[in-house]
Amino acid sequence: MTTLKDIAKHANVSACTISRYLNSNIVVKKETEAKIQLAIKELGYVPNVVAKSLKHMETFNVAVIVPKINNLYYSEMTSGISQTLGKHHYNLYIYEVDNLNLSEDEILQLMRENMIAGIIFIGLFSDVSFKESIHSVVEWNIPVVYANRCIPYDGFPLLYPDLTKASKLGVEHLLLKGKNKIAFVHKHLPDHLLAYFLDGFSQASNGEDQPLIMEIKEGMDLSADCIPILLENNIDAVFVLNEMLAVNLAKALVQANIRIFEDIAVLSLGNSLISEISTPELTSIDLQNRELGIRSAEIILSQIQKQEFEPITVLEPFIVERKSA
Amino acid sequence: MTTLKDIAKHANVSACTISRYLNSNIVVKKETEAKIQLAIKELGYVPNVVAKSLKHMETFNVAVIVPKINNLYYSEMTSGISQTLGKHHYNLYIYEVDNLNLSEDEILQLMRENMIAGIIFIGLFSDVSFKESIHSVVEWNIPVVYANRCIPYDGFPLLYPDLTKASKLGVEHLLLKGKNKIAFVHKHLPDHLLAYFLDGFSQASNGEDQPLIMEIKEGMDLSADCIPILLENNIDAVFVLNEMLAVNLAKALVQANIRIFEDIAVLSLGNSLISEISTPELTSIDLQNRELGIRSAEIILSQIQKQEFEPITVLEPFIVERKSA
DNA sequence: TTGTAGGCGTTATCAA
DNA sequence: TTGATAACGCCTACAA
Repeated sequence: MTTLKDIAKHANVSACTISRYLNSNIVVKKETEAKIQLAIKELGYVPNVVAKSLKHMETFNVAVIVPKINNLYYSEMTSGISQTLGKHHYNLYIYEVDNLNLSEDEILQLMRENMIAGIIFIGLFSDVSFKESIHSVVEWNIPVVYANRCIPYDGFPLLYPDLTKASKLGVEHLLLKGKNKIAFVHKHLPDHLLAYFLDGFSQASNGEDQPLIMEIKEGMDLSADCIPILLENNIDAVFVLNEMLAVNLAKALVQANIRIFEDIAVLSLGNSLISEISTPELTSIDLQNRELGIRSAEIILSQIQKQEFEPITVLEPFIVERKSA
Repeated sequence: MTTLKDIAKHANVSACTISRYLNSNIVVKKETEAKIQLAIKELGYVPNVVAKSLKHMETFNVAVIVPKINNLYYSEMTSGISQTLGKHHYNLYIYEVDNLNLSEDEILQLMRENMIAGIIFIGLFSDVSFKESIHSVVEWNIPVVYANRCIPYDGFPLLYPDLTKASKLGVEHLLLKGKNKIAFVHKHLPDHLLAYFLDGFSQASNGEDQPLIMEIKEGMDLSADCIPILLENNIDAVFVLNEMLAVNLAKALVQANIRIFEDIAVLSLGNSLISEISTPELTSIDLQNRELGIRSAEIILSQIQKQEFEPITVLEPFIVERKSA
């Protein structure tokens, strides 16, 4: 391995001259420059970022803490983060919580040990992990961003899609299509989040009606346990608050010989490849996952570079009309 | 920030005693131990991995170089890598090539600058990037693994699925279902890879017949340009060598009122969520992406730890029978 | 069982 | 314009 000292000796200049030449715009003599460049080329010098990090007491590493990466929902955000970090020459660490079997505290310790420049927590809306220890991170002055949490502002920047708007958009669309008996179908959605959707519903329907709320619990079968209830209640549109669930429900409806759209419209919250692949193609509310990632990275960078940043970023969802609603 | 020196002073012991206590199993006096532990707790000491890395001239960071992460094909592998690295307390860097706009050389320079412990290249089968500079990595003695390349062995460990076997499995399955006029449909698959599939075909069919080879080129429309050819040739089964293409072709067939399975069976190479979601659910050849990731990580770790490792790992595909074939 | 001193590769400070 | 020196936090001979 070639060090600064090596090329210094080889070029007959001091190490610090070379360091200055490489890292600042302080001018050196033409002659010196030539000698240095020659030495770098001949010995194949590559600077050592680890030594720099130690000297400067900072790294260019940002960590993303994510439940799992093999999920389009998260990988789309992560890709957005990667894109932005890459542009600014930051490196991206990935820590998959579901995979790692590390406690909250252990992960945070890891962050400190490695002098992580900033941490982006990506979570499910309903996820409440990293709620306690997060404050100790703030104490350590490690920049932190919470992506995809609809929790009350708590001292660190948050980014999330506007769920009320998403709901309003969706319900308006369904009403426009002549659907009046709407059911919200969800899975483990806590009440405080459900409230956003109900709010959106009443905004769209002028508070005239109430949707049917249907929670799919562990072990429930869509065909046997869910569809009959939809029929009993004369539901003509389901707004499914989870894309995968929407796909499965659409499948179950088709199997039960219920015409999607004509009999029951299906609207998906979340718009990835799988909505497009599903048959019929699902009309979906796009929550802008990639954009969420991009913005999260921008905010973590602003924090790292001690610049101003928005404490709360709310992304505007939009609707993508396909066949199912 | 609390350093070793700080707690040394606070505990009235030397820094090196503490270092030994923390990092080796050399025993210290009970009394000293107590003093040290107290100091660590009181001052909230966290070791500095960057300093360690500089001292030892090695990191615990492994980099995955991947075309894009927001793709189930790659993210499944990456998740497998993450799982294995996590178990061994290695960190995972992700570099998305499609996103980064970095040349091959620049990425490799980045690896050296950051003292990366090992590099896993994940690629498309057909990808030939990182073919030239890779040799300079080997010169630098950075452990390297190539995942998912079917190229002749070239001095660094390779992992890939057995494509011939995949093809044989698939064709055997189709023959068993009474399908005799088989077409291979692919997209940009180079000849040397196509050869594996043809080999598998002749193994399965005892060389009696030849499949129709159909390449989907940029801008081609499946319904207009592809299906008519299938019909003209009385094709009764398509083996699609790309999962996404399989999904789209299945869709186009349904739209053309061709019964999938009865009229034309569709078999997908690659088995992710999207085969399952597709209607009808696609029978698929699973290439074991997660396992590929796990094994890749194991091999990179073996290399890093100077242990023995397999130069070539070939994974056995298996078939997942669903509705389409 | 514990402490001292030097160095990993880089850079900031100060002096020349 | 350049060079000597010390320091970032940690670890390892070597000495005590």
